[in-house]
Amino acid sequence: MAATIKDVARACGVHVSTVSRTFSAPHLVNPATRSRVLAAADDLGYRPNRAARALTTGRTFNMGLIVADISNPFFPPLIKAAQAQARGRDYHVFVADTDEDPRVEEELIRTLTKQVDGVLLCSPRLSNKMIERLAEDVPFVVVNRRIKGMPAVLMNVAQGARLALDHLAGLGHRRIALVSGPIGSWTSNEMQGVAAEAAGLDLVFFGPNQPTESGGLAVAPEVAACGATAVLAYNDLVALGLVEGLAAMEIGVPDQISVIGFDDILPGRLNRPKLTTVAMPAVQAGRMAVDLLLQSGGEGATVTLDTALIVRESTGRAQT
Amino acid sequence: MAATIKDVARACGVHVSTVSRTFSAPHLVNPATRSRVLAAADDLGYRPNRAARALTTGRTFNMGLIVADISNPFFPPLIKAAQAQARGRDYHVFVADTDEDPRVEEELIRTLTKQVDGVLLCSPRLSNKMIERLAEDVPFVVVNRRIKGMPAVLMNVAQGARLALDHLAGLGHRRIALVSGPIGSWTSNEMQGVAAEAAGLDLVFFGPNQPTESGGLAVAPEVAACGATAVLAYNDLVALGLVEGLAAMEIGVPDQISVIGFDDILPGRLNRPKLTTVAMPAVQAGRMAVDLLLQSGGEGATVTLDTALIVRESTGRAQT
DNA sequence: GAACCCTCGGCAACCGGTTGCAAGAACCTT
DNA sequence: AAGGTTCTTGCAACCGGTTGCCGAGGGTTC
Repeated sequence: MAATIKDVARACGVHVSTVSRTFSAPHLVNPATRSRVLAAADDLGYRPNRAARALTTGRTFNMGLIVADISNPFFPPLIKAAQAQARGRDYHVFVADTDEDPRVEEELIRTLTKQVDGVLLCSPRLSNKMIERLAEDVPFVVVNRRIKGMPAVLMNVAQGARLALDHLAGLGHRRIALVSGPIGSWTSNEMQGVAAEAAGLDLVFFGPNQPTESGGLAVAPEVAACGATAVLAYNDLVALGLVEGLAAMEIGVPDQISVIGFDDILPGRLNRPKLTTVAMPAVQAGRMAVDLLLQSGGEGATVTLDTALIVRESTGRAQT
Repeated sequence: MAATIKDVARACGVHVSTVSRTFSAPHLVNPATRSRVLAAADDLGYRPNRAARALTTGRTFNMGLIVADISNPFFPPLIKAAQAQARGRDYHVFVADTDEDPRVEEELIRTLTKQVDGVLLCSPRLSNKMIERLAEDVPFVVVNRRIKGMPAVLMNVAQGARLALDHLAGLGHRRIALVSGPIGSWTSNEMQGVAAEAAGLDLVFFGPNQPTESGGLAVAPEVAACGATAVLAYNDLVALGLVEGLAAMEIGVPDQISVIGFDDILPGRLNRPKLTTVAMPAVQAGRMAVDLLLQSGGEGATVTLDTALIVRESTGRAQT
């Protein structure tokens, strides 16, 4: 039904190769011929079939974007930004959700491999070894994880965690709960790394946890019981869950316990109390990941984006 | 680099067509041969190239999913569900965001046409005429809009709006503000349609508005000034914006004004006051849209999903 | 006016599969 | 034992483009 290169060729009496060149190597065809071809193509509504083109060129102009959980509010802005940036470069994006399951992640990458020029892996749950293995078949850019020799977009979680801890220390908090995320999460490790060096603070670790509101809800009792006056949560969802869980136990935030999240997602901004959080540059990360994928000659360039502490209403002076 | 059908054929001494059939028509090949082929394929890590296959079969096993704004919290659950359902059917999903711009939407559909078997259009902003025209080139399933003869997944907005108005009426509200969404939004029209028939109520319309928090924030003053004691908002984001805008004017929700949203998104659930809302079955819609696209022989089956009023904390008795 | 160089467009092979056709083998029938 | 089935497999064309190679034609140069 749709017009092919042959139809165009026939319509203006030239060989298909001339039509092909009109689009992929315009300088090789006579301006007069070219405009005839263009006119015919336009007339027939011809659009080159990208899949067919990919067959010979090896470039699909597609990319994959794999995230652990699309409905985690952290990802949509990143997805949106990546997708927009890709479109600007004439690329289309397959978006897939792994449900936080490494096996799904692997299978997804495998089936995607042939039809994309590269894959953006956001907060992957696969092991480094597996990722390195898969990288032999398709270029990756990893977001939120450091893997040696692999292009990555990192957010400076350590810096953010430090800012958060400093902020809490400045408010007089000494005993602070650290509510981590899922096993294998790079972000979680970074946070713990910073925490381990934090001098003069008394840190209590809780984890692993689901990186969701219910994860926060679930640990709230333990956190309340441990005697901490402040919590640094894996992300805003967990933080919101904590706030809710604490509220259910009649523990006020920030009056009795201060809570800091990570990400700066919309629900945190709208919440009462508005959540103090370490803002992650998700939009920038999405754009950057696309750029890295497309420009990288395969080199493992790593970009680290700054984070920022946004003090809102969920943190206050330590209760004495 | 990656193994092709030829490599497999060579590896086990059969013709490529036999390998091809082993995968696409297993009953046509001798069980003994088949297992040899499968062994060799497995050994070489062979995976059929879907793009190449699509060239002859005409089926790409890809679909497009076009939404107005990925970062609107209404969409991620829908996207996630659609994507999961598609994966279960061995389909991959291109997700694209139009930034609420009809021209982007059109261009996106055009470039996607050749590489997908169908497109899911969520809350499209294009005109009916244009959608019908584009439908000649690629099958559509439209979500949240009724277009004659085209498969659609609708959510029963009218029913939801009625429930919401009844609820408000039951609480003694008489003068109610209706804060609509963008021009051309089917949902908005449905709401207004219901409102128009609402007997005994005094309705004030505001619109069009951005379907976002800032849209709600922006109309808050007008709404406050119009004397309504309750608001029915286009969606939860607008409702949240309204609540915030009203709060800035020291107007309490629900004490002075009741607010109802649409969608039932996460931020609404986490908000204080927790938002009363008409829940939209986004997850179900995502799944259903995929099913409709894949099973439809092109017929315009239409599915209407029920909505439900979820009464939480943002509505209360009318102030007298 | 012959030798030379460019530009332009056709030819055909190829990318990785799929599929209609036909031929050979094995198995039945009668 | 001849003729007919049913299976299984190979052959080759085709899907929609891309691209290296070659030759025709026009323009230059000496």
